[in-house]
Order: sequence, then C-alpha cells, then structure tokens
Amino acid sequence: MSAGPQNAVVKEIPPKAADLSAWYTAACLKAELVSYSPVRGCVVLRPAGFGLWENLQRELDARFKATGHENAYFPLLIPESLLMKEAEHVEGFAPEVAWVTHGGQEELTERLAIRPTSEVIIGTMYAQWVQSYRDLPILINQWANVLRWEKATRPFLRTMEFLWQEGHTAHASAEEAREETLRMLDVYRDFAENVAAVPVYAGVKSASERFPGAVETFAIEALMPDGKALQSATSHDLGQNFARAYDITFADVDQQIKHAYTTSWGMSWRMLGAMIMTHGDDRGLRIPPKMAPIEVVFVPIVRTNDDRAIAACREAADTLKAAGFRVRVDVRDEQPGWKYSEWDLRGVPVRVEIGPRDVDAGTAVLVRRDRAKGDPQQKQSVSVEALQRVLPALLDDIQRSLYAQAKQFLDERTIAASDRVSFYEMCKNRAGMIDVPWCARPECEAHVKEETGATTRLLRDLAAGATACIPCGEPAKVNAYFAQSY
RNA sequence: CGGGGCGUAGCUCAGCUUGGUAGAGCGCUACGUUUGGGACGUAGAAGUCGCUGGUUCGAGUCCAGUCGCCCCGACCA
Repeated sequence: MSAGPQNAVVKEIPPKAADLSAWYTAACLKAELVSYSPVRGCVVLRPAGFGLWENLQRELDARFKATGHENAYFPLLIPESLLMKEAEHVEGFAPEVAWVTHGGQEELTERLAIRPTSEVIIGTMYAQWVQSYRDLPILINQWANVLRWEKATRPFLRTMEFLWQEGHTAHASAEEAREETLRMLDVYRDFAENVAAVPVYAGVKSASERFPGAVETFAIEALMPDGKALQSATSHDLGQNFARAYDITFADVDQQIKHAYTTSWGMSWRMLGAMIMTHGDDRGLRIPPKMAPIEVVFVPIVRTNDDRAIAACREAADTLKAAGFRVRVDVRDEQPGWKYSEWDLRGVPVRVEIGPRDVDAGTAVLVRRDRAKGDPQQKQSVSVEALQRVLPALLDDIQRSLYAQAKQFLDERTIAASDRVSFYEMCKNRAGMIDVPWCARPECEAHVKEETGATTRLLRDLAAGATACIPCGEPAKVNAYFAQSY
C-alpha cells in the first residue's frame, strides 16, 4: 500500500484534494468498510460496508416493489452452450468470464461460466415460462453476486466479484419495454439523488458505450471530485435481440407468434464508491443520513467518580431507538476526543455528546458531521427531551446539504466548450462534464478518446441553434457530455 | 495487459548502496492516574523480513523466478 502524506487532521488518511485515489482507498479501509482478502481483486465487505449495502438494498428494493417487480434467484453457473447464443453479448463479455472446468477430480464435458451477468440464464428460463401475451410482462429482479475477470481493481469501483441487483423484464411490445427501461432509469436517478445524495445526469449512451447485445443503453452518471465521471447504474432496452437468441416467444392477441421485448437494469456496490468519493472530506467519510447504518452515535463523557453520562446516553438512545432511529452508544474505554475522530472517520451524520454538565442541565450537545470543525453551526446544545423532535429535521438538513454541495460541484463543472481546441484541453484536464454539440460518429468519439482519454458519457437532444460538432466540425446531431471516466 | 513504485511487528516506516543473526513511532495486553476534539505513567507481548530457489561459512541486505498491493495508461458496473 502506498504511504501517502501524513495529515494533522486525521492521521489515518491523506488529504482528499491532494490525491483522491489514495484518500479513497485509505478511507474505505480505515473506516472498515472493506478489507482486502487473500483472493486477488476480491474484497471482504465488513459490517460497516455491508450496512451501507443493506440500506441501498432496502431503499432500492422498495422502489422495485412499488413499480411492480418481484425478487427471484437464478443460478451462478451458466453452461457454455447457453452463453454462446447471443453473439454480441458473448464477444463483449468473453475476456472477463471465469470458467469452471472440473467437478472434483473429473473434467466437465461442458465448461460452466460463472455469471458475469444473467441475461443468458434468465432469458433461457423466460423462454420456458412465456407462451402467451397473457404471461407478459414478466417483471423480476435478483440480488446477486457476479464475477468479472478484471485486471485492475479498487474497492467498490471495480472488484472481480461484486454485489448488485439485476432486473430482467419481458414485454409484449417495444413501447412497453422502452417505457420500463426509462422507468427504472428514473428509479436509479431518484435513488442516487434522494438517498445517496449523489447528483447525476440520466440519459442515453453512445453506440460504443452500449451494453453488448442491447438496442439502447441508458445510464446515470455522477461526477467525482477529480473531474472523472462514474457510471453508477445502467438500464438496457434489449429489444428482441435476447428473445431471438434465447427463443422467448409468445402468441399475441392477433394470434401471431412473436418474440418478446426484454430489458435489463442494474446497480452495483459501485454506487457506494460514488457516494463515498462524492461526500468524504479530510476527516473521512460523510455518509448521507438515509444511507447511514448508524444515524446518531452517543459519546458519554465520563469523569472519575462520575459515570452518570453513560446512563443518560443509554436512556436517550433507547428512547430514540424505540422511535425508529438507528443509534449506537459508544461506551468503549477511550478518550472522548478519540471517539469523535473515529466516528468522524466512519461518517456517522450526527454525534450526541453528554457529559457531567449536560447531565446536571438535562441537555446534550448535537454535532453534525457535514459541517467543518469550528463552524459555529457544527454544534448545538439541546435538552435531552427535545432530541426526538429535533433530530428528524437535523438529519434531513444534513441529507439536503450534502446533496446541495455535490450538486453545486456538478453544476460548476458542467461546462460548454465552444471550440475544438478548448474542448480537447478540457477533456485532457478533466475539467468536468464537457457539454458539446456532437456528430454522433464513432470515429469522432474514438479520436477524442485517443487524444484525451475522454469519451461520451451521455447524449441528449441537440441544443437549440447548434449546427456543428465541436470535436470534429461535421454536422451535429445530438448534444453529448464528454468526460474521462472510472 | 504495458510503464512506474512497493512488500520488514496490527499500522506507518527505518535498516539493503558496503552480507555478520531484528529496530523506531503509533497500536496491542495488565495495572494505576485520566476523560468536553485522537491523554499519561509503569510493566509486558509481538516479526520463519511476501513466497520459492540460487550465490555464500553466513542473506532482510546480492541474483533469478513468482505472488500480491499501489499509481499511471489500455479494457469494462
């Protein structure tokens, strides 16, 4: 592991602005979200990290259910012959598929792929389940792990094995499938912005960025502090491509046998990486309250011959717990200051300090993680009875303020380039989301990528009055956000 | 997979140039004093120097190979 410079504020992690990569890795490890494991490219998700994942699951799952989906589970292993059926799909994933070749000592007659994604196995099952238009739509999601043989890995952002959810739906018409694709894209946008407090752009991908086998790929894209974009979820309109390859057919109302239209959509634990990088500061993580496994941590201040604060914290915490707050009381035998720093590092949104003076006065000190040390609004004293009343608004305010800070950054770093030279410069310098009229030609995108490392992140309708592609000068067809990406 | 860097105590690292049998700070354990933004004292435990092989009387140090991690590129949630 690289050393990284020491820092007066937090000794465990380097300053965020100096080296985002070093900060990020240290933050994930020191906040005990993940540990590296003996398996190359695979991390252990520790309780603090799994708590984030559980909250993501809870929030997303509720949205899936609300839009009519059900959960199911499909096998990890995919027979090679099945995988080979969709040509583009196979080609796209071939380099990152891991194979099971032996069962015990015996070599298998057919290799089994460890799923890099589940279109194949799910499509195969849908083919069996669908006979009639009355069987449609099928709206299924699965929470699962997948494996992709990656060369360079980083916690959450890219690991060989990762957790995600993948929704797979089948519909009777192209329109309905497209509607579903966009609906789920909006669910992701809503989750990213309103739960993870990560502002994103949502839109369609260029041809070169399309999912292998999809007709159209949509995505949400966030902008990290170093100016690189991070694709945080995708939603694919698969048209009839997979239905043809896996023979998902149905008799329609008009008595014609037709291929179904399918979609797939996924968000992985990469979203957690986006959230961590977006909100963290030099003291460590800043977890948005809606995602925080612990919303409020109590730190009692104990003096020799006076440990009344412990009982006071426990009592207040019990009341809050009963009211539905996620709380913890830190009774470890450490200095209060040490605990403050540690809970700062772990990103708990609100800390409540209760010491002898508070016990006497019936008060508690509320400290919000989103504000800097020394900010007059970082701390406030309230009566213990008022906690339950004050906290919802405080947590909500922290949630909003984290989003607002990130939104301001995204807005400031979304920049229109007006000529070719400045466009290439901005791409190279990771200026942010570079917004330009674009010709939509793959050759043009390839050239930009070769010169600057940037690609289109999302496309949208051509801005009014725009005529020429900024990168190459050909007639413009759409507007595109260009950026380097993770 | 290319280019660069790094693997020595739980963590951060020194020691390697010039081979001679293992070090520091922090952390950890026990006891005591402390406790409102990373406390202090006393005593103690802790490393087959990533792994394998080679050179040598002798290897953390030299040589070869290998595994892993980090950074920068190329490829992808």
